Amino acid sequence: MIAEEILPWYDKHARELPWRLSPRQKRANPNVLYADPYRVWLSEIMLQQTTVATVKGYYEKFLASWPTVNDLAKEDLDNVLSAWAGLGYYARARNLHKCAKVVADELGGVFPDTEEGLLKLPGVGPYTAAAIAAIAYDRPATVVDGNVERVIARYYALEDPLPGVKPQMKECAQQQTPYERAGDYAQAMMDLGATICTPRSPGCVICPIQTACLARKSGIAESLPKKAPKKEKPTRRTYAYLFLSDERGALLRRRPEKGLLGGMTEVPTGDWVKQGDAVRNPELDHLAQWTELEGVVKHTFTHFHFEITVLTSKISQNLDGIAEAVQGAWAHKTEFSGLALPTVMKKILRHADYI
DNA sequence: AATACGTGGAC
DNA sequence: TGTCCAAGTAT
Repeated sequence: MIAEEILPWYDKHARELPWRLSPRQKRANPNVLYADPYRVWLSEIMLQQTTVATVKGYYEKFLASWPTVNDLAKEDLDNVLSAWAGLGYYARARNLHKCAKVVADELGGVFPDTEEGLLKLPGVGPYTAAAIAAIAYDRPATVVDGNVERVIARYYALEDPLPGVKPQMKECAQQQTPYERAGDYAQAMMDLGATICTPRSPGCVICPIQTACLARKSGIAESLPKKAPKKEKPTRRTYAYLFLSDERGALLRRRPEKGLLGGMTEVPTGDWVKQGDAVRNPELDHLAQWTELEGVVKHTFTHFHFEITVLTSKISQNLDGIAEAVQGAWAHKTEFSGLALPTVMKKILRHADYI
């Protein structure tokens, strides 16, 4: 069994993380057995497809701004999106806020303490439900994230490729899940995957579960888990129209509620063409006199490359009429920190030397 | 089942 | 520079 080897290792080597009650802390505070479910939930949502290093700062900021789920539930969505700006996968922030409202308004501010109950919450899928159940409530839930998949694939030498092999991985992981210390075990597995059983150059020689690891025995650890080949990313192109006023700043607007960068703030752009050169937008063109900046802003999203040619125009008249025409609002650069500006939009503003 | 959905760091 | 990858979820 993995647990017998990995729990003693975790007791010695657990990383100190802002959202984690370390084994040492647990011993020091025997009355506080498990972590605050709100903090576990907040950290787990942030950690979805996002590195620990990136999450730390955001987590501290959120916890300072909204110490409880009730505080978060009362906040305006736009302020949550602003605090989330730069972290990516913005549906997480929209679901985070929606979930906080559900917990505050319908569940008395208390998170469900079962996988089944947690799974019903917006933004909480199989991984996160299991993680909260295990870490916050010490329930013997089987936590399977990318780390656990890698550890299990190697431990059992599962050579079939992802994602097809996932059910088999889940089954193997389930076999290993202990009834005692399930929260520590889950975190130990993830720590092991993050620090020793890494994608490249795994540290098999110092691994606490090396003895029974079949992939290590066969010398194929680094090649597992196998993955289906990736598809090539297409390149989309557009023009960004940066209206600038000496008095009132830049003209920005809110993106549609759903989809890419949903609800976030943007510089107005033309269509994002899926093939060929960017196309000018006649309706935006005729609102001002445009200067095309040198170079192109490049940004890569999950499933496409993006190239933006930036146009700027100095506006001194009819500021409100233009704002109305683009369904936007003027914002001083001093106010940008309070806006929900995603990284790609900051790149555009930076390219125009405006931030 | 397959695709949409961000970003920054490592190599 | 390009590719891979990170504590996945929703549809």
